[in-house]
Formats: sequence, C-alpha cells, structure tokens
Amino acid sequence: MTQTSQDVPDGRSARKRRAILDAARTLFLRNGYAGTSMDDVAALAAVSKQTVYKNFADKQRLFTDVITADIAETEQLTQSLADALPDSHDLARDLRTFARRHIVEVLQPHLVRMRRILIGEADRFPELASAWYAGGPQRAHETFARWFETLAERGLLRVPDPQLAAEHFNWLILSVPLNRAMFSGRDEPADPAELEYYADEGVRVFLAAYGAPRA
Amino acid sequence: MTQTSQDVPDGRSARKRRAILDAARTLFLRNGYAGTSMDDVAALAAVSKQTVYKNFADKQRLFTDVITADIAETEQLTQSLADALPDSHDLARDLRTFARRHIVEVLQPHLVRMRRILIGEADRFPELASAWYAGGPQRAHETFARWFETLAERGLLRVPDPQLAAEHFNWLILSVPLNRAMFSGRDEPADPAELEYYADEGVRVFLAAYGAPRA
Amino acid sequence: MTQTSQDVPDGRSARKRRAILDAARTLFLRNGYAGTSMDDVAALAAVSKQTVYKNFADKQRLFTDVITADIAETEQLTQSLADALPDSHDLARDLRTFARRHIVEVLQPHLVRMRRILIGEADRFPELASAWYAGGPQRAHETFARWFETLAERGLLRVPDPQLAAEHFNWLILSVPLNRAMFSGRDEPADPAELEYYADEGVRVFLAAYGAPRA
Amino acid sequence: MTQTSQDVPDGRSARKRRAILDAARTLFLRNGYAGTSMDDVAALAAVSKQTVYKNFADKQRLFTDVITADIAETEQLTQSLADALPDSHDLARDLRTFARRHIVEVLQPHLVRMRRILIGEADRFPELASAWYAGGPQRAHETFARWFETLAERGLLRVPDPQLAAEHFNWLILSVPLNRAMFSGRDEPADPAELEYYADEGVRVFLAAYGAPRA
DNA sequence: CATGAATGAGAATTCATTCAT
DNA sequence: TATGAATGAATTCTCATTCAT
Repeated sequence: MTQTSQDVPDGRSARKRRAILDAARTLFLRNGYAGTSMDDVAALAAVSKQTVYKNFADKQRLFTDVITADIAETEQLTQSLADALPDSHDLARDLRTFARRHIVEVLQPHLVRMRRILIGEADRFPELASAWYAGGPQRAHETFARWFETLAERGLLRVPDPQLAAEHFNWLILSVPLNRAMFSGRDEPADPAELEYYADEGVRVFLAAYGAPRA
Repeated sequence: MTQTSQDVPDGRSARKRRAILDAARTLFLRNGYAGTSMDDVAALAAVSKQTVYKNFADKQRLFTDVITADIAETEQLTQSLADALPDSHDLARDLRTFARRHIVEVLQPHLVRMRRILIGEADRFPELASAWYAGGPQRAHETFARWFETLAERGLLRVPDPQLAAEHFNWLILSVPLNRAMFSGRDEPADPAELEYYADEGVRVFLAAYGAPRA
Repeated sequence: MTQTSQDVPDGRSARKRRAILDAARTLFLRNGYAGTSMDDVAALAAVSKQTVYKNFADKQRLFTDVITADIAETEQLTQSLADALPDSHDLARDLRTFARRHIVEVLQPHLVRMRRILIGEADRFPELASAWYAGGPQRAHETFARWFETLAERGLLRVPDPQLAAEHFNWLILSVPLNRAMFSGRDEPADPAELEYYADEGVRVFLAAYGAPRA
Repeated sequence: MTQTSQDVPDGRSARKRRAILDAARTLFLRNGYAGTSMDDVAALAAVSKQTVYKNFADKQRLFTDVITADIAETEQLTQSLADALPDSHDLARDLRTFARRHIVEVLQPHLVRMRRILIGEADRFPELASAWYAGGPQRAHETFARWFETLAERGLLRVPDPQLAAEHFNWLILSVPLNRAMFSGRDEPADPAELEYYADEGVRVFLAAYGAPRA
C-alpha cells in the first residue's frame, strides 16, 4: 500500500523547507548575506529554485527566517542556564562555574560568525540585529539582574543598579575574547585555558566591586 | 621664485585623489563595501571612473586605502591621549575624566559605523580588521597597561596582570554602550549623560578591583 | 514502452548546449577569440546569456570546449585514412592518391581558419595549441612513420629515420599551399588543380629521396 | 648658450617617435595586438598618450607601422644572404652551410612570435600578413629560384620548375621545427644540434630530388 | 508541482580616443 | 606641445526573480 504525495501533511514539504533552512544557514554563516546566492541555496538543499521561492518570498525573508530560528534556539540556551544561581552557598565558586560555561558557549564559532554577520548587516536588517541583541545579551542581562537582586536581598551582593551590574558582569566575562574574535578574520577557536582565566578574573573583578563587604 | 604647477605635490592630481578617497569613505561608511559601487564613488567625487581606477587599482585597494588612512588617523588620536595620566594625584578623578573623554571619542558615529563595517568584512579583509584592532583597542590597551604599571609602582594600584587590567578597564568603560551600538541599525548618538554614567561606574568597578587596599 | 522526458539524454538541455557550441564555433572561427563576445554567442544560439554560463563556466572554457570537440573530430578523420597504404602494389600511384586527398582535406577553409586562430592564441591557450598539434600533424606523422617502416621492410622504401621521413612527407605535400594560406587574410579556396600539382610533386620529391633504389 | 626646443629638427621628436615604435614592438610581440593597450605603449615609451596619437593616427596605424618596419629589417637580412651561392664548387656542402644559417635565423624567437601574431591577425590585417609573406618567404623563394636556375644552367641541378623547387627547398629546411614552434605556446629556443640535423637532411632530400643525375 | 530557461539589470573593469590646460 | 582627466562604450560575469513546460 503506497502513499500518495499528500498522505503525510508536512512530510515531504516540511522536510524540504527544513533542508532549505539548513542549507541557507550553512551558506549565510560561511559566506555572509551578500556572498550567498539563491542558486547556491537551492543547490545545497537539493531542491529547485522555485521551491525555495515557494517557501520563502525572497532572499531577505529567507535570511530573516534563518536568523530568527537561530535566535529562538539561542534564547532557549540562555533560558536553560537561568535557574541555578540564586540559592548559592558559595557565590564566588558558583559564579565562576557559570562564567566558564557562559564564555565557552558564547564563543562558539558559529555564534561568533553569526554575530559578525548581524553586525555587518545591521544597517540592512535593523530588526534582526535588535532581535538578536534582545534574545541574547539583553535577555542574559535581565536574568543576571534578577539573580543579583535576589542575592542582594540575601545580603550576598550590593547592587544599587542591578541592570548595570548585570551588564558589567556579562562583559567582564566576555569582552576580552569576544572583541578579539570580532576582529580576527579566521575563527580560531579560543584556547580553553585562556577562556577560564578570563572567566575567573571577570568574576573576581565583579565581586570586588559588587560583593557585600565581609560581615 | 615661484614653482610651476608640476612641482607642487598637491596639484590637480592629488586633489582628485583626495576627492576620491573622501567620496569613497562617505559611501563605504554609509552603504558598506558591497553596497558601494565604483560608479557611485566616481559620481560623488565628480571624477571619471577612469580616474578612480588610475588612482586605485581596484575596489579592494580603494577600500583598504580608505580604511588604512582612517586607522592612521585613529592611531594619532589614541596616541595623543597617552601622556597625561601616570603622575596623577587624584587617581579616581583623573581616571573618570579620561574615561568620559574616551567613551565619547570611541562612540563617535563614524567610528561606530567603521567598526560595524570592519567586523562585517572581517572575513574578506582579515588584515584590515586586524590592523584596525591593532591600531585601536590594542594600542589603547598597551597604553593603559603602561599607566597601570607605573601607578602600581607608586602604590596606587595593585595589578598583577597589567595587560588584563588594561583590557578590563577599557571594556568596563566601553562595553555597555558599544555593544548596544553594534546591534542598533540606526546610529542614534548616545545620550551624553548616560555615557558619563557608564564611564564613572566603569572606573568605580575598576578601582574596586584594582585599587590599592588603602591609602 | 516509451521513456519520459528525463530519461532521454538529448533533451532540451543537451540541445541547447549543442546550439551554444555550434554558435560559438561559428563565431570563434569567423571573428577569433577576442572578437567574439558572449553576448554574440548567446544571441546566435538563441539562448539567454545565463544558459551559456550555466553550460560553460566562462569564455575560456567555452573556447576550449569548442576547440576540443573539433580536435576530436579531426582526429577521427585522420584516423580513418590510416589503413589503406602498406599493402600497396604501386607505391607512387597510391602515395599520390593519398596526397591528393590529404592536401584537400587539410586545406579545408574551416581547418585553415582554426589553425590560424590556434596559432594566434597559442600564448593564451598553450595546451589547446599543443592538443591540436598532437591530434593533427603529430598523429599524421605517427601514422606515416608506421607506413614507411612497413614499406621499408618490404623493400619499397629506404627510411633510416622514419619519423623524419614522415614529417618530410607531410610538409612536402602541405607546406606550399598551407603557408600561403596562413598569410592570406581572405581564404580563397585553393585551386584544386594547383593542389594536385603540389601533391604529386611532393610525392615525387619524397620518393626521389626515400624510394628504394630500383632493384 | 642653451638650445630652444626647435634647434634640432627631428631631434627630440624623432627620438620620441622611435621610443614609441620600440615600446610598441616590444609589447605587441609580448602580448599580441589585442593584449597591448595604448596606455601601456605610452607608459613604456615614457611619453604621453597624446604624443602617441600625434605620431600614429590610431592603434591600427601604430601596429602596421611597427610591423612594416620589422618587415623592412627582415627583408634586408634576407637580401644579404642572397649573393653567395651560385658559384659554388661543392654544392652539397654550400647548401648545407646556407641551410644551417637559414634555419637558425628564421627560428629566432622574435621572428617566431611575429609570425604567430601576423597569422593570428591575418583576418584583421590582411595586407600586413601579405606584406610579411612577400618580404619573407616569398622573397626567399625568388632568390632561391634564381640560384637554382643558375645552377641548373651549370648542370649542377635539374629544376624544371624553379619556383616550386625553391619552395620545396625552403620548407624542407624549415617546416619541421617551424610548425612545431607555431603550436608551442612557450617559445623554447630550439636545440641547435636538432636544427643542424633538419637543415642537413632537408638539403639531402632536396638534392636527391633536384640534383643532377651524376657529376 | 518542479525543472531549466529567460529576463533584465547591475557591477567591475578596460580601452581607444579626445578634451582642456 | 604635452599632460592628466574625461568620455562613452564594451565586455565578462553574476544575481534575484519569474516564466513555461
């Protein structure tokens, strides 16, 4: 008993759509927006160009859809890390542990490339860049700010401006390797030992400025 | 005894060359590398396309020459700020004063746009991005590191790793507004009062972590 | 049981490809490499420029593919003449017969034009010129050399250096009209009577030098 | 006492004209007609483009003037070799001596390149190609034909058709290496020993066919 | 519905030739 | 008269998007 083409709704069709998205993401990440042609996408997805255009109105839509999906994924990751902290009993250690995970995660090559592409296309796709910022750093900042408020209530931190403290925390950890990565054409994956050092030292500076004075 | 037109190094030719460079910088900054056509450049410079190609072998050369000139300018600015600090008598105040100038300078719209473009083209022009980083942040870090070593010798700071302290200092001041700027398509010039706040708080955090224990 | 349109190797696609090759050959032969534009080719093939570029990566590839196809054809012709000779019983007559065919064949206008173009582009397409030589004159020489060895074994010729004898034979027949043709812009088809004369006299000289001394 | 610009008629002016011709010949030989731009010529001659156009109406004229000058030179060379032969007492030896000089001379790299260029441009410059043929091979053939007539009168040769004998002689010597050279992109200078062999064997074949039956 | 082809335009680059200084 | 610039067009190649089969 064979199946007709319509049997499985979202079967072939959804699979092709996903193939296109995957191909597009691969190529956009590798070659940038301008460097990727719709022909390439169709070829890599092994579908006809018409199919691409059936699923995505035009190149801009394809790009935004790819990025939006990626942002959603990133948000989930960010989300998942949000729960652990506040009931900490060894704050310095727990912050270091988190920082080390955080820095490794954010510096993943594909995220670095994505960041570069979005910054480069921020003029043409301002909403995309904003959305990425909102779903990435900003969401992290909000999480951190909530942590720090809780921890301040428990007397473990002193944070008059939790939002700013959150941003300081984030960039103290990330800035050094992230800025270097932004300006290095080749994306050599950063040295893990170095990253741990940045994480630890970022936490140290943060606690020196925001830690509660020893009781 | 006057000179004929050939002896003057800034004759017609040099003037045209400069007009092309100016037009190109304007357009590259406004529309990015791919978004700028050689026709546009020639038109804005009020020059024939031939003249553009006589002066700059191809588009890449034109771009690199534009950016390289800008890097040289930026370096001079960075350079000029390097002298004041070490013999400070009120370190916190002097660092704040510097930080306020620094943040305003780095956040100038044209520098922000340049940064965005270079990050976006870091794949295609890796040497340019590296050169920008070397002439900008890295040079600043080196200056800061020297400051801090001197200040540590005078007992005003405690900096076991001057290089890292320098980077922490730089990004504590800049990261918050700079990251926002990177991901905001339209470049609203940042609110000066806000910038001052970031500068002051960055310095505060820095001194909490790196200041000498007690005077 | 018929096949659907996909199974036929000579579908639309192959037909277009052939049309492009034909158009290109016509134009390259008429106007040379530099004198032929891709627009012209597309127009004469009644095909869009895209289709040309889909089938042939660039102009050089189109040119080399055209020429390579022609070389293959030429080789087959050369091949087909290779069999008749060695069991000759009236050598002078058979050589004359062959020479007359040979000279007519090689002096065909389209081959003369091709030869001119390849010589003119030998700098830009050295492998093509070599391939033409290998598939044309050189292959002929090899065939002749084998003939002459066989004939020498039968005592009909005296050829201490069969390779050189082969080349002498070939150019004794062809040189006079071929060199004239190379340097005459307009390709007046040579006078057949004249060609016969050259063929016969070439054979005469060849046999005077390489014929076995009458027993 | 300085000189005004007009003092020496044909001084500066003629020198520049010659510089342009030299530059043009160099470039035409190296890059062909289409591969040479008027800019290149002006630059290599170290004059302005206007000066080029003052002296030569357009590119075609420049090309024809360059080639015509070369033809004139070549003719003189051909001329100078014309005298020695007829009063020979050892014909075979003298023909070999001449043939060896001839083959070396004609195979000079710059002449081979010129020949390739003229053949390639024979469509666009038919008169030039004809002129080259007339001043080169044809003139040689005429000289040879006169030799052979004289030698035939002296009983040393038997040449019913001196014109054809002349061409046979010429191409018997030259064809083998010249045809190879035509189709080899890189102009490796031919091996002198090989050339001598071709010269000697060409003469041998010629004498076998055209030599007097017996001394 | 999916494939190959077409459209129509735009971009980089080059060139021969002419103007203006 | 000679120089640098301008003109104006041509050419190769690419692309996003749409038609026809």
